[in-house]
Amino acid sequence: MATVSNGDGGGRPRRPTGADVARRAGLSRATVSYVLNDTPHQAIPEPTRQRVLAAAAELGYTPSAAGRALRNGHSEVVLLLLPDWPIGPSVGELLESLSSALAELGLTFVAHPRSTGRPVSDVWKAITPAAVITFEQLDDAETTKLEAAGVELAVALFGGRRGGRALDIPEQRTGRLQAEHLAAAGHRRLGYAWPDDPRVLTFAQPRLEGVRHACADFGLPEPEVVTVPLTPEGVTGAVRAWRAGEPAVTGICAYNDEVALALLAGARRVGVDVPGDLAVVGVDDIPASAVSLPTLTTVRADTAALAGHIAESIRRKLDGRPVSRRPGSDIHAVIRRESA
Amino acid sequence: MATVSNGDGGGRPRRPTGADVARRAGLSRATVSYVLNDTPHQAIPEPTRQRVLAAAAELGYTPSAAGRALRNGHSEVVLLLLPDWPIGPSVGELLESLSSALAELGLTFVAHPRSTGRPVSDVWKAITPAAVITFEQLDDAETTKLEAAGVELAVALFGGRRGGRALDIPEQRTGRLQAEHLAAAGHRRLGYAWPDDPRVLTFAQPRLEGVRHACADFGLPEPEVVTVPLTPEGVTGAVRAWRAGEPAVTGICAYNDEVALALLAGARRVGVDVPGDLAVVGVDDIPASAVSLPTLTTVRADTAALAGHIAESIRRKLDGRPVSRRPGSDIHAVIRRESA
DNA sequence: CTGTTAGCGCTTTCAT
DNA sequence: ATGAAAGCGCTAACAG
Repeated sequence: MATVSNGDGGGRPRRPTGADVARRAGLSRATVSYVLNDTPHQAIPEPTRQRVLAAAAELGYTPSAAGRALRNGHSEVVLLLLPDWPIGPSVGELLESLSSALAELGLTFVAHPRSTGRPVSDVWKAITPAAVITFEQLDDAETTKLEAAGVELAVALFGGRRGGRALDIPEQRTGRLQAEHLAAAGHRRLGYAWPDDPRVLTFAQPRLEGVRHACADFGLPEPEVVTVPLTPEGVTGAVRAWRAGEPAVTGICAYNDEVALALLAGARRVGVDVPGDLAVVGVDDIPASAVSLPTLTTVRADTAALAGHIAESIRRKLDGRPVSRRPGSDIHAVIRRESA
Repeated sequence: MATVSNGDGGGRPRRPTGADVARRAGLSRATVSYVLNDTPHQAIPEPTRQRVLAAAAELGYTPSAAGRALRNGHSEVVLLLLPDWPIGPSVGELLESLSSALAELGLTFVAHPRSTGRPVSDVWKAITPAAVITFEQLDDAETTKLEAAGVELAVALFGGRRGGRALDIPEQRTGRLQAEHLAAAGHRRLGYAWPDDPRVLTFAQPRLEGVRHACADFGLPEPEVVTVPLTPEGVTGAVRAWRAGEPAVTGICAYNDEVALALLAGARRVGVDVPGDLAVVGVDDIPASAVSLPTLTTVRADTAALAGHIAESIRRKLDGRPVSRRPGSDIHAVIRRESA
């Protein structure tokens, strides 16, 4: 009966498999599998359970992801497709929170930056994730291809235009909070600093919408929207445009902190005082906003809460449980600093 | 002979497998595999090759990553472990470049943000990547665990202290270029703006070292190192400290653009003119540096070249080919703007 | 040159 | 309550 030795005798010690655990516990692979997965509708007496658990622990057993993926048709990985616009600290923070939140629920989080060259579909073929997260909605065509590739679930974080496939993070709130803050401070004529990058349209649009609604609610005129190219000339031009208004714009809601900080520099270049002549509110609360001159008033999202909601939604959908659609509305808050 | 139908008859159409291709081409699975993988030392006559390729194309066959991973012991994925400090635009850019460069070589790139909660080892167990990239060197303990888990290769980008396992991106160069630029502009007394975050030590150290060496080469005294907390008080304190020197420091090499931009604000707060009284040079060339007041002179890395080098190194190591250790030295360059 | 075949580690009927 | 065994899709050693 010269069967294969366990690696102790010869080559480098193999990683223990489910079969090893079964052998050690004096049980079958099936039983081991049942125990380790808490398979529903399988009654396992406590002593047996313990035997398996002990054997697994002693051997340092960890299930093979590849084996599982092959069997189940997908891995335990959640894949986030990064947007094609340059990512900054706020996205970085979101990634970190998502990673933690999903880990909590037994899912491994990874992010993939869209690579010029290969099509995205290659990515999920190489990962076969349980779920794919995108910032913006995927084409219907791509979505079906995704499902055909074995991916159970595709979620878009923002821009829940059509169907119901988006998580619908409330971006409008940020715009509304900016405008409310300025209105409460007595500003009667607001400007919106629109980003000079078509790729972020999906975010800019709802934020501006939020500002619009808030203006309406406060009886203020429509916000003066100006596109702000991120160059010295671009920002000074924008500031001049607002100042030239009749009456002049005195409060700016910026698309995000990056734009807002640029405006701060631009204002100074043309001799406009912030917040004296012009108040500025950003979005994101990136680290730089706490050390600028003046420091930047901004709207911050509770990334951890957001990530928790996303992770939970994904878990539930994967388990076929119902999902509560919208995250709580209190995840955004104004950070009051010097600029407004 | 009522064998299983191909899905055409019943449920949703299965993804085609290698067996399907073989059947369609009237060949065996083995031959298909040989053709599709260009297996070395397997002579395949052209007509056969074409038959296989045609069948695969018609069926829209794509290999199952899970099957392959199970068989090979690892996937075709390269996993980057993100550092635990907050990531900004420069890391974002690197990710994008890496993704493209690796895709070019047939590898799928993903990044994992260290999650509080689960240990990192869970990540590569869930992915079984072909290679793992880290920013800083991994413990020897973790490296062996990695290899035990089936990962062929671990590469650290920076801080090639011990052994030889690091790619050794030349961070010293950035510091050297900063200092050279300032020295060439006539500054005789330099300061170094040290980051107030212990987690980035691995980067700050070599950069400062580069500044030191450059100072020595130019016959300048040692740079005046001041830690710069990213708060309004922190930055004003730092600026005051340099100005109080005897003789006063007139040129600052900042750890990165984030610190440099903060210093710009700090200088203005205490009435110090940049670059008149104090010149500042950053590192990274983040977008904000092009719109600050003054705009920031900084050292930029050619991320694409860097990523190309890294990708190539990984490919070679995975293939067992020799690796040229250091990237070209011309990947860093000073971007001259208003601040120095 | 091409085909047969044995697994990689896992889950899950179906029997017992 | 537990076990035997099939099979997910792929590669490579071995025959022919």
